[in-house]
Amino acid sequence: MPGTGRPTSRDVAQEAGVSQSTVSLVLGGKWSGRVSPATAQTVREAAGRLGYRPNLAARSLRLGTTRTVLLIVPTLSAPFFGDVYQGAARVAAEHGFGIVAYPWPDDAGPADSPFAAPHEAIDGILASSLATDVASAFRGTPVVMLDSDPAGAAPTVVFDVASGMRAITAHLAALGHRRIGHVAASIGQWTFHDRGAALAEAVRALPGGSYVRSAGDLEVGSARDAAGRLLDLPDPPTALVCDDDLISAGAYKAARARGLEVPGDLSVTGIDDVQIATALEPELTTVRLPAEALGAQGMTALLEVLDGGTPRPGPLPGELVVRGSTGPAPRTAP
Amino acid sequence: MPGTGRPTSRDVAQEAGVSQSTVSLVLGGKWSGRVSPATAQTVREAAGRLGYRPNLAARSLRLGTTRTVLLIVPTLSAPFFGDVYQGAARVAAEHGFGIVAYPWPDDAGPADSPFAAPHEAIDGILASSLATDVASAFRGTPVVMLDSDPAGAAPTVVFDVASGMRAITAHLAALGHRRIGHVAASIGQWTFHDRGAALAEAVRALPGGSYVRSAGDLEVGSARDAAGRLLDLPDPPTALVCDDDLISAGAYKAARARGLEVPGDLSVTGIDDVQIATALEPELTTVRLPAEALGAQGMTALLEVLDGGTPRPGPLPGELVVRGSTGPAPRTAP
DNA sequence: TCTCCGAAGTCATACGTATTACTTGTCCCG
DNA sequence: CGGGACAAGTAATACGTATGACTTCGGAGA
Repeated sequence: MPGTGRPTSRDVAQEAGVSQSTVSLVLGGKWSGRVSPATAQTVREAAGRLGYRPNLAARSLRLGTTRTVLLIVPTLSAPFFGDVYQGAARVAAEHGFGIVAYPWPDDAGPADSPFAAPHEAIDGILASSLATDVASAFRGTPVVMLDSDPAGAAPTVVFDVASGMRAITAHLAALGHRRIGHVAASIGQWTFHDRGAALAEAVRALPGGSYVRSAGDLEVGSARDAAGRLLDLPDPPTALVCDDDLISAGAYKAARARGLEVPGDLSVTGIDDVQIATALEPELTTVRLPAEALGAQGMTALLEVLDGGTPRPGPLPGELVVRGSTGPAPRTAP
Repeated sequence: MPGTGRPTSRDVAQEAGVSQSTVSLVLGGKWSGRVSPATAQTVREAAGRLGYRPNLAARSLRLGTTRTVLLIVPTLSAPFFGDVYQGAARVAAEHGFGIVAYPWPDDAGPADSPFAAPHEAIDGILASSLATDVASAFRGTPVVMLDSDPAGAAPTVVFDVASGMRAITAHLAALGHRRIGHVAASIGQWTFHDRGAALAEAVRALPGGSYVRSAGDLEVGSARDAAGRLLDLPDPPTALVCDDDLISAGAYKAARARGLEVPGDLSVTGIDDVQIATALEPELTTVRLPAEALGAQGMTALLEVLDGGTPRPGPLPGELVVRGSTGPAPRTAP
């Protein structure tokens, strides 16, 4: 049903007593030399009076561009991605771009029917943590990956998790910990795989350091069980490094269920530094991943791609935040 | 820059040896009577060969519709809204609609420039928890409000928080609690105001019931201080009802800082039942708000509005989830 | 044999915008 | 006083799609 009664640029033109082209010239901003200030003022007033807003579909059709970027996230249910969005949106706004978020769970892709999904009216994609499918499903659309395997074809912004893991290891080592357990996320994402590899390497580089590992889902109950398996070992670790703040919550539970105090009997660390880190008791020692910067860097890179460039963004360092969940290693094994 | 090389329906037509109209007729689905099965097959094959995807801008311009709905949420950093999204998306998909999420923080609106924000290419809006501004900023676009003041002009889907508060009160009363503290969110949103009013009424209806209240921001530290003010009263409450699960985390901290055990010395409840509720120790007794249903009902209502109707959705009841944070009231005041 | 009808397509057009090519009028300078 | 440069604005057009109006053609009924 075309013509919903919304005013068009032609209506504005009529109201202002000029031609449609003039309205477009005025409201377009550029072309300042081609229309007199007086006329421009008249047009702007007419537009305001009518409450004119340009039809985006028409503009997109004409320009072949939407100035909109799609941010694909695995879920909207994780606080982390709010910051990613903020960072991307900030940079985007500086360049007249907008961002819409699209949660893409692991299953169905949009490439099923010959008809497009509504989120295809975009110029580019920022894809967080979905390794390969995105690029192929949106073939032809520029993509920048966030915190994903940098070996892929698309430009990728990654966290320097390795340095974060080294920082955690150094912190724990300074407290006297040598036997360190890793509670991993069993998701097959690059970023988690990388965390595990970096931690194992850092711990083994430690004099007398030993590394044990157990994996669970990214969910409190499963994380509790995974942590419990480490604590039930004959020679249990004195510190648990968790792949994610939420996993740490599970580690706390496993510890308390066995009568262990955190951090007196067991030190625990997380990664991310989201809200839950300060909601826990004791508050969590963790590595703060700069999610806002991830979004911002990603958007910057995407703008570069849209300009025809091939950016090679550097890794973003994490920052160790020491709170109450880490303490000196106990003298005797519990 | 029009013509990015993407195939158009005209290209498909040429490839298939038919006219552009025929391509449109075939791919449109309806009009089955107007084209022979053989031709339709040819067209579909050509489209597949070329990887044709319709230009959404052109379609929107032609149809005056985008089949896309904007979901406005206060933040992407709160897990609650992920479920809202899922519910809305499920119903939307059944009707060929798509949904994009747009986090709208409290400040800047999109109505600044005469030029539209990219998220205006939509047919309707689901707005969560932003009372008035949305409707005015998007004047002319159908809006359905979620969990907001039902006194507004737009159709509104609300939670029945009153019944949830009554359930909490009954639960606490059965455990012997009479003096009940309310740790409120100081945000001026309808839903929180309503929670407070409902709780106060329920508690005062209790024989011997007394209600005290303190407010803080929706943030752990502030919530801890607010809860602390109640615990430091001469005659402190034996149970704290929190406006939100996150606030409960603050209440835990305030209690432990004063040497109080949860639930031995103090019972605590939340509202929402998000992830943090089970991450806390003890796990939180709370009222589960059906966020998925909120999104689904909202989308259903919005579809009705788009059809010219004026839906009057009923309130969605919450469900009391009893976990470990509530217990019998202590005999003597701590 | 002539007419009429349905099937199978094609033609033409409009949606609202941005921009290029053109027109008109004014002023300045030789 | 003539002409050209420039300012200020207008006319025309294309972007890609969906669809109502039209065309063509083979066959069936009179």
